Amino acid sequence: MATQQRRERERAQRETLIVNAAREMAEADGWPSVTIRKLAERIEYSQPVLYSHFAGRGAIIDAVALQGIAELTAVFKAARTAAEPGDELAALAQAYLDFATANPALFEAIFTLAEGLTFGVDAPEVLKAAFAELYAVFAPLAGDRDPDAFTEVGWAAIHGLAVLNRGGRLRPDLLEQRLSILLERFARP
Amino acid sequence: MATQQRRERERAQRETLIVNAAREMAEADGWPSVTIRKLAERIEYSQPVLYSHFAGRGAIIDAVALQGIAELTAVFKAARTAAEPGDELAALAQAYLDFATANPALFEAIFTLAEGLTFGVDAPEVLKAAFAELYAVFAPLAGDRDPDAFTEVGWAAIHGLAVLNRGGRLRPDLLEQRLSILLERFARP
DNA sequence: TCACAATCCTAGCATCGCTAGACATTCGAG
DNA sequence: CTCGAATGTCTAGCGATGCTAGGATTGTGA
Repeated sequence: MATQQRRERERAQRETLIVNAAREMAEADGWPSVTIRKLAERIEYSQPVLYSHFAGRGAIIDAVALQGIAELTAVFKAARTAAEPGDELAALAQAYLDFATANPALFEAIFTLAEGLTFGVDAPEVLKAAFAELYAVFAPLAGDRDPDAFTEVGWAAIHGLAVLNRGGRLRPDLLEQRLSILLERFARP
Repeated sequence: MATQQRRERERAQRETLIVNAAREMAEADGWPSVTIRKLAERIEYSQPVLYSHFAGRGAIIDAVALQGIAELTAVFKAARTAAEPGDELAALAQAYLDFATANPALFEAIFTLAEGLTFGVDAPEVLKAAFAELYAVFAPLAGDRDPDAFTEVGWAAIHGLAVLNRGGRLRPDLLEQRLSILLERFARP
């Protein structure tokens, strides 16, 4: 019947409703205040409904993280394609750091809270696409080194800056100098 | 009275007992399973005793983190002084990554769980000492760049590798190549 | 119309961090 | 030596958490 399809469509709608609500609540008041009860009240359903969509609170965070990774990938691509030739790395790094400061809760979900995401060979397509964007920027700069390893190191450098900066571990007045040093280290062979 | 001093000594002993127990439990079963109740049972006191030493669970984690930073500093110093001249960076990076994999819970406490630690100008002495160790390795390599900023970038690169590796985000078979690329990027002028 | 299936909610369990107030112990002044 | 006061510790409990069992309600298809 067509009713079946409508049901599935409504279910999918409600699922994104949950994910969006969780993300907004986290961005507003932090992840600890994203509780099942408040989330249920927000979407105007009872708590067990959430468990018919997700295995638990952790799975909801994972879903938010996955959505965030997709957005991050889009941001990467936009930065890379909009950059002047030779400035791709600068654009990528800037986009990465901006994303981290603009969406702290989302960033946290992706890199420290998500625990149900699998990596490696059988990772979801979204993850591979995100790394592919990094690869597109770093691989041309790798020279005779392994492009994958080179990408990972470059990624780690940017990510480290983002993480330490988010934790208040770095001097705010050196922000620009850090970025220029980073670029200078990885931009040329 | 001398009783007073004995009391303080016993209190200090019990405080380190708490911190050590928390750390061991976290390293054994992860931080979520370090609950006030289990911690109290472990040290054979009731729960309110813990609150006479620490403001709450978060403060206990902070104490563990602070102790971990002190250890990390010692590891840095040992690696640096034991290294052949010119190999200080390699020794530091190796020590950093080893520390992260050997003490995952401690590492987590330091860099993602601790929230009561203050940084910047009025940071505890332990934190400054830790950064000073990094500075001792990176500053000589800074050339004409700001040595502080250079140190922060180098630290971020190593830290990023540690964090992403801990989250299973990096290819295990590229571990050595990543390290050599990192060194090559920061070791020479 | 009616039996059945899918959907949803109420109510509750175990556990968490944390705290008030009672109890016990030790101290110091008279 | 005595006895109130101060200190230290514990029992019991509060509010809130993630999660789930079982009943009520709705909608479906014969």
